[in-house]
Amino acid sequence: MLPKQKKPTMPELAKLAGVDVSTVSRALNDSPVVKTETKERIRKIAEETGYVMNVSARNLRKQSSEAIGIVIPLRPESGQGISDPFFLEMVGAVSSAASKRGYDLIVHLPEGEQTIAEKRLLQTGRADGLIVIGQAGLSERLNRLGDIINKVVVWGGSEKNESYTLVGSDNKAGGYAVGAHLLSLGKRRILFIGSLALPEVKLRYNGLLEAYNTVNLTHPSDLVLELDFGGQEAHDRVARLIEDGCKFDAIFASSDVLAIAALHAVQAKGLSVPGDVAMVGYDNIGQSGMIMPPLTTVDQNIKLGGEIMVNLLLRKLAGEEVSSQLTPTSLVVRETTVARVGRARI
Amino acid sequence: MLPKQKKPTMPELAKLAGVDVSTVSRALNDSPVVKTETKERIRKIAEETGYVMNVSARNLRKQSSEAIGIVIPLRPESGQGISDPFFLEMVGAVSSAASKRGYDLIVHLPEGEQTIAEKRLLQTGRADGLIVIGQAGLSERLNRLGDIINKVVVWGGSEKNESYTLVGSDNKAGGYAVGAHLLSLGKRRILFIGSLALPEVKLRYNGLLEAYNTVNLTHPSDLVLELDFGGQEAHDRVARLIEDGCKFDAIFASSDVLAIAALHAVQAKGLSVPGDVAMVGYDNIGQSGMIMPPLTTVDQNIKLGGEIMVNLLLRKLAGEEVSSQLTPTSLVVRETTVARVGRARI
DNA sequence: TATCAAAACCCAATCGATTGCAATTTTTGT
DNA sequence: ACAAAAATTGCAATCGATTGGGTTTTGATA
Repeated sequence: MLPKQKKPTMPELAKLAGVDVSTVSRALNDSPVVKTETKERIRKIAEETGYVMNVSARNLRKQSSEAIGIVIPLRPESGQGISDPFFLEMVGAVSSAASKRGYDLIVHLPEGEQTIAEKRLLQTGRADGLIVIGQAGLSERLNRLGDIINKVVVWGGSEKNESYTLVGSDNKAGGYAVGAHLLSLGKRRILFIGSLALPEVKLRYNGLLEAYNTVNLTHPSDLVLELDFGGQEAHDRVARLIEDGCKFDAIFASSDVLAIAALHAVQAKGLSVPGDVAMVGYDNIGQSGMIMPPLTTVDQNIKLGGEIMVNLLLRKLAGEEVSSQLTPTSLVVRETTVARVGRARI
Repeated sequence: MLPKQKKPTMPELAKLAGVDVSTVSRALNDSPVVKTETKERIRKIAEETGYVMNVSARNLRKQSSEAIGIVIPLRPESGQGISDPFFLEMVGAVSSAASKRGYDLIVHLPEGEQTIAEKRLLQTGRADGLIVIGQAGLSERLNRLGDIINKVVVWGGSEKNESYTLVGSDNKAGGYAVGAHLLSLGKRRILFIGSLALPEVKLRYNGLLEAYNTVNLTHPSDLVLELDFGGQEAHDRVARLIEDGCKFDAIFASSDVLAIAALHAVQAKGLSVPGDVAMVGYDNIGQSGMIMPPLTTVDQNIKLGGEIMVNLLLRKLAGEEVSSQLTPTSLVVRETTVARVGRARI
């Protein structure tokens, strides 16, 4: 590390290069009106002096921040806690997609019920746009974003006709694939676990119902276990169901975290998996392949999803008109095969 | 959402209030030199017009950004993948601690081997300081941070005498607690799983050794399973160990993710847990309580850790002299009791 | 060599807030 | 009631970069 007294600024580079700061600015921004050799001379000086541009100054002048915010509105009351690996993977995917385009990522994990204070991120000019992960109980609020609607992209499941730009995996196709898979294995009483209040989950459930329909069966309506508090609750309530004599030959959990919790409840009750009860999750988190037995699950292709969201957001910010988009999901059947399913537009 | 034409600026507020912008600025910053009623009048106007300050402008002038960066240098080659819930919990803890003090959090997940390009976050003025999570293979690099060393706080395990400010849970005490617990259960052949190249892990291992010493025993040197590739590898190698006839009556994994992987390998081999093999993890991630049997583990109190790191960082930024700090860990013995262990300074 | 367009560069205003210092008003002391 | 001290507020420079428009150079043409 060289001594490096202080960070040089553009005026200083200008002095060194014997040109005006405007020329330095244009040179560093590769403007075509600067002579090539001048550019190179200036760049070399910038290089040597270790010049780095002050982003606050640029942002102030250009009225933009080259940063996007990511908001993860975890419902504290919901069990979909922060420990669900799904979220970090999503942050990772978005972060990498953003930095690939030279954007920084500002994370915001709202606490409590705050209004969508995330809007501040935009209004203060800290972020140019916002990515919201999951509609978790605020889909109505999202529909009232008002003037910032064209700076926001949401990850989630499509409801009727949301007014905001939505990106999500094809939850219905995913649910259908799971249902078809289980039905083809001869399973008939599939217990669905999840919070139907969440659009993503509701769609997965609908996919399951459709799978039943396709083979002229109907899903037993008593086999839905609505949850609000995540893993621990899933574990306990599945155990209670079994104690109460509820019979099912498969479980379709709306997340791997729930599936793993349910899995252990089932095993604890002396039932075998997948013999007595087949088990399918959703998300394909790292651990789903490491547990015993390995979990069949649905991969949402988060990496791609993050990429698309950033893409769409930047295009929106550029004034382009964009439409919501679905990403493909794939059923990951452990130990056997992988089937790819639907892709479509919403 | 009101029509809200455009965002008002300070000069506009000044005009409305009939004062100079300097007065507005002071009023909004609660300067004591502004008369109270003037302050209130200005604030009311700001409120009504929905004024929000442009941070770029403030940052430019004040030469600060009110934001800190968090860097999570995952070693791609290491299995400690991004899916480890530990990291998100850490991001959450830091994010909440930061926002409590009005700071934003910029996440940076470096890809590949990049130099510590995160320095750019500082040099460009985007972030005032940096929090680095885990030394993952770059502890030497961290020791050469140079001029930015007083803007960085690292989470990890203490080596000999690192030059940077370090915050971490008391890994040695954690390891000791685990060892003491297992030994008190009569276990003697404890298999340690983890990558000793990571200071945190090394310290946990040392704690285990110390526990053995305390009861005048020594840890069988063949019972160390060094890993580089995380869960899947842990699963496979534990299985292989068993096949190869390696005998052990307990496993101490350096993370819950590894423990869960090992757990299933053990169970798959027909061994009972904790009857044949006791199993202890580290981190107390959400799932550790939901698996079967529930995992005894060590809680690092990440929430507190995040809080302390932000605290220390801000104090460093304020020019204060701070020293590294350990946070307490607690052994979480599932189904039984919870024992709190050590706290100290490094 | 004079003329003119194109190329390259410089000037100066601007983005929105902060802050030392000067100017003004209010309060206090006598 | 008047000067001095204290409390408020205004002026203007400043942070570091961008950019429209004007000026100087270059070089080609006649």
